[in-house]
Amino acid sequence: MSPRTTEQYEAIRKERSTAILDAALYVFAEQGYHSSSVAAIAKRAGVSKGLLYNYFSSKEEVLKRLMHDLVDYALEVLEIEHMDQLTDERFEQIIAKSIDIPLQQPQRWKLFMSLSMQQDVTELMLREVLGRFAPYMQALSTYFAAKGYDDPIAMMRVFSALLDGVQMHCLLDPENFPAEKAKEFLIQQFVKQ
Amino acid sequence: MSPRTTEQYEAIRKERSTAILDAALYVFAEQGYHSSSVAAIAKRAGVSKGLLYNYFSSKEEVLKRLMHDLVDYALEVLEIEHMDQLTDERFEQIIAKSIDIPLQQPQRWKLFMSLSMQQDVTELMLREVLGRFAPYMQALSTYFAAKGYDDPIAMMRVFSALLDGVQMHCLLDPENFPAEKAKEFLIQQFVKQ
Amino acid sequence: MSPRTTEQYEAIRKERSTAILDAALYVFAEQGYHSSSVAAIAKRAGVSKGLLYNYFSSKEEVLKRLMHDLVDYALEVLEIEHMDQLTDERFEQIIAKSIDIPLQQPQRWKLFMSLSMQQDVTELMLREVLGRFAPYMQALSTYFAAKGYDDPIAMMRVFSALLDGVQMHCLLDPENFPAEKAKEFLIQQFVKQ
Amino acid sequence: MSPRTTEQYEAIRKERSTAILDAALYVFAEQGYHSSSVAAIAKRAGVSKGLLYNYFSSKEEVLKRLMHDLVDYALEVLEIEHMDQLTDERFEQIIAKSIDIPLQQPQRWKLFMSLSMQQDVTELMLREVLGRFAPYMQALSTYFAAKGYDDPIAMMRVFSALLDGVQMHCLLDPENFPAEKAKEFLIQQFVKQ
DNA sequence: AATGAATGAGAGTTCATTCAT
DNA sequence: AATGAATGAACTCTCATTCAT
Repeated sequence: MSPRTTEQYEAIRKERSTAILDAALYVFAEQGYHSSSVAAIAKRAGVSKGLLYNYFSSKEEVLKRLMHDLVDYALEVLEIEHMDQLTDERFEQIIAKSIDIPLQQPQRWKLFMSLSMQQDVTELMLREVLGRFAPYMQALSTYFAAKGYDDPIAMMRVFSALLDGVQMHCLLDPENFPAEKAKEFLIQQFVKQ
Repeated sequence: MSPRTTEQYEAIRKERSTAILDAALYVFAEQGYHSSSVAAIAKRAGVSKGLLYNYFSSKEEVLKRLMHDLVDYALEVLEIEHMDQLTDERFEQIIAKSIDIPLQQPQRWKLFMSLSMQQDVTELMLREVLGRFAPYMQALSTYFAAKGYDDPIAMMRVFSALLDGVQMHCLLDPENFPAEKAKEFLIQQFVKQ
Repeated sequence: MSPRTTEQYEAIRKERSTAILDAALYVFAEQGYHSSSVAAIAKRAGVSKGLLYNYFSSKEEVLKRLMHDLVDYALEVLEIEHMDQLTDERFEQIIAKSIDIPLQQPQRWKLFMSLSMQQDVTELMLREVLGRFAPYMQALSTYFAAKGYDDPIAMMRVFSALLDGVQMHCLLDPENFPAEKAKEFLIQQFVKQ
Repeated sequence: MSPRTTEQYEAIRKERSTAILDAALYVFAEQGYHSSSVAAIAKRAGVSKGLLYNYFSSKEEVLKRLMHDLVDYALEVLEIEHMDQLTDERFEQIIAKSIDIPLQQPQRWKLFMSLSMQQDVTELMLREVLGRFAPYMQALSTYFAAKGYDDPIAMMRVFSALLDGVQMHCLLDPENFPAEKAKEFLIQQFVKQ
């Protein structure tokens, strides 16, 4: 019935969709979400404005997809499903990865951080993101409890804050920030204590 | 009606200017810089749009003034001029203040942080802000050198990152974040080591 | 697969064409001509947008065909060719049918009425429609002349207006409007006078 | 305080507001609501698109104001407040006015009628309009009851339908439609019966 | 005959900024 | 010093139509 096969159509959609998301990531990261125009995204993706709306129902939807994919990736890399009982070794890995991953895709993470701080955007995604990271937080708390901290939840929050600070500075100045030193410090303080 | 004296005029200017800046801070913090309209700022300040342009040449200028004043305040509170030789006691104070000050003016600092992460805004203010904080960074490096760290500059950067992380989390969730615990941790690790 | 015969092709064309017109009628009646999208019509007809343009050269053409078919139907039901000399009985029938037919296909007639009142659409179809109804108007005039009215053409126009009013109200509120009462009234006034 | 007095500002607003409504009426009546662009309205009103939004929050709001004002006018002219007990004389006046008023402002009424038939627009305004005409309908029912009709409400509805039909035809072809004849007919049938 | 990806013109709307008063 | 009416460019989004397949 179809002049193009379903596979062909799917391939086209996949390709264009990716092109648009890549372009959006670049533009959002460069100018911030609100300052970015759909026209700029479409232009960079090499498609018409109209086509973008064939793939995403709104500018906001593009953002949501971007964030969703990013969280997917982060959770996957952190191997969140194997976190029941964190060994010291696994915990070290988590610290290392938490710092290295953002550096491998700096744009994505810069966007993520910048959006996390923007009042209006925050509420759009925070609930979802936090929800999906909950098991991770839980695992950290359990780990700190096992380590004998008297308030493991507070410790987990402090640790998260410190890690976020390191990630942020890594992203803001990847060339000069002493990422390795920061890793060492965190491992020293929290694993080898 | 008698003509106003120069002093009266200046008093009016000061008052209006402050009203506009306060309003702008509120609106920016609430909706983000780009989503805030000049009309909304003027309305909240109780002045006309036209008058706003009498005091500030553009929306961007309002933002710049806001940031500038904020940095002024921060540097003043940190007593940056008395930082030649940091004692342990002074360093402890700095940590404590760095965490408490943002909490006292959460709007201002939230805005500041959110803007710091926005590529386009960043470049407007980063150079200025960093320049003015340079002596502070310098003092920290000196302190860490005196403490015997082998790479005091790297240490200073790690410390700044950690502190920023704590500040960020304090602002995002002031009610639940264990700010005291975080203070203790930093003091323990960096002062009492 | 054997090649299809000409008959089969024609059957397909007829079927698809009808499906599209039915869908268009539904969508136009639901949302109005201008607010209806070709995509919505195609979707409801179960065909692709592209195919629709294979059958109709434009959205406007779909509308024209719809109207044309409707007028065909109305004239057929009114048996316009047997109107040379209207008897009272035939006239009564005409009144009854004029009210009953719209009620049997309310969507079609609602669309028709709504479009009749829209300046831009009007000019597209009015000329054609009026032309085809001219014999009907003529027959009514003759009937009124035979009845002894001193200005039978004016009477015909008044009568048409009244009948249109009744049709309109029937369509706008089919559940509550006293259609039978209206029929009776018209027959009483114009036939039994 | 103000460089222009409040009166001056109000005069300006009144004038522009009227200009926009007049332009909108013309354009809506000419092309229908949905086919009319805000740009066209603004252009005809001799103002910028932006200014239109300074006076009306949306295109729909312009329409609503137009309709609201029209209903106000109609009710005022029909002197709806003096309808408790309709005399034959008053009833005759109502018929005459119902036909004459639309003819004095044909654009407004054409727009009104055309919109009444448009599914999507209908629901926006019908409730309000019908509500405000309810006392009028009530008064007619009472009148027909007093005249001895056995189903005065049905009679009222038939009468309304007939009157609407006459109004519609008057508006569609004001030059040729025998408005006087129609008036006479209605008066003859309903008043002098 | 049939698909749906792709386009581009134009829709409604917003808003920083200007300016006559 | 102060107003708010006015602008115009840019915004997000829609949709009739085309076309490679």
